[in-house]
Amino acid sequence: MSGIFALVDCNNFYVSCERVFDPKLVGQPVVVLSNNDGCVVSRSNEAKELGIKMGVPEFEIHELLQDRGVHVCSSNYALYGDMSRRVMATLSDFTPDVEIYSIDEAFLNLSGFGRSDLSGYGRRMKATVEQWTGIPVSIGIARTKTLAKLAAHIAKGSEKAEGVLNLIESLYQDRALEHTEVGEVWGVGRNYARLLRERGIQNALQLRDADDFFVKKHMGVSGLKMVRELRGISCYSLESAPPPKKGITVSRSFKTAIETLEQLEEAVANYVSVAAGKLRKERAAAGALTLFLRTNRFKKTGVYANSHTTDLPVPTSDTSELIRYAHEGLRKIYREGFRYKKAGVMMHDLIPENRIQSDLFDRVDRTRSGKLMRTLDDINAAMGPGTLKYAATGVDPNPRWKTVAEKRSPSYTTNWGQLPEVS
DNA sequence: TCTGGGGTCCTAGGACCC
DNA sequence: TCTGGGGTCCTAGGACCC
Repeated sequence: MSGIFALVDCNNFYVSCERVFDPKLVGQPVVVLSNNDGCVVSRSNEAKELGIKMGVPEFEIHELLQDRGVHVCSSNYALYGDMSRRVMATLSDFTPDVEIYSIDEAFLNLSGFGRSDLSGYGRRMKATVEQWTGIPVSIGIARTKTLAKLAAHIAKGSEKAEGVLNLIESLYQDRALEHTEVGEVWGVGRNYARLLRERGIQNALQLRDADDFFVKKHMGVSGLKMVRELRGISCYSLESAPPPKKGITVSRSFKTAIETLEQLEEAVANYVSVAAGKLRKERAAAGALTLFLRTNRFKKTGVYANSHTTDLPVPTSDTSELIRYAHEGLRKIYREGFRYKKAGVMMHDLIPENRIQSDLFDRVDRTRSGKLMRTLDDINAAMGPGTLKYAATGVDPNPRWKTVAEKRSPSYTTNWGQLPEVS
């Protein structure tokens, strides 16, 4: 008995979240920008029709945005995270077998539902999610994850599908593959798409029927799995419990370059605080820490990029200890006279916190530090992030390194002080 | 002038060992 | 002049994803 997968994909997710709380945006061209209002990361259909591409820098289309009256939002990740939880919770009411694949996508295992009326079931899910959360979704149903992805992609673009496409036992399956450009297939990025087109493989049907030896040679075992999935042979199962993280990174670009060690130290202390909090949420400790910084990656002159990795004597998730190591690393690679545009910190060699083994010469009181971190996390969870923080993270409410979001929507769902007012 | 952030997996090649 | 053959581990880089 082979499985049945559904992929539920939120349409234009960030834009759709903004529209839930500002219905004036419905039917209008809308874009959401990345940190520092840098690049387009989400577009409404109307914005796509204006030719606005994913990932373009805002400054390149500034005039177009103004001339065409495009509504521009800074990104509001607290809002999107909260909306995502609501969508996922709604899906969980339909089946317990949910894999949260990303902030705006989930795979569902529908194997237990027979084959009777999967499309109808999909349409009910779609209607319920929209009714309960306000977020429009597209749903693809198929024998493998890769085919479900492909089906959802077609469902999104087709009027006739009305947002749900079931490819199981579908006479339409070959035509669906034929009408899907090879670059749209899950696992085919820019480089593979170019290579495949050069070899005359233009669409998903041709890729499905490609020679195994050729695929293995140029795209490795993942390529082979992908092709088998297109053939209806499932190679990827549903992962309902997320596997433990292997690394945690926190990094930011600065809107305007910063030059002094002091400012970098402050920025880095903030990134470490966030990363350490994520570590503790994972119930993990880091065995190594990498600090990195760089100048503007789009400039040819005044270039400097470097990183420094510290192997920690004892794995830890203690904020102040990690800040110390990060600052040591920073001082080792900092060079005066450069205009820094980005810095960040990576935690790796993660282990579960209950498997920490302290060494003979460890001078840190780990029981005490663990208690302190729990207290800090509890207070910040109750009173809001940043209520309690380390002096090294700075006191200036608007430091040079802080990300800019000129057009941020209020935190409607997560901040009591910013609930929408009824007038 | 202005260009995001955070992940995973696979592979090739070098170091090292017996 | 001749100069083994595997195996494992690690790392860097490339590909992909959202």
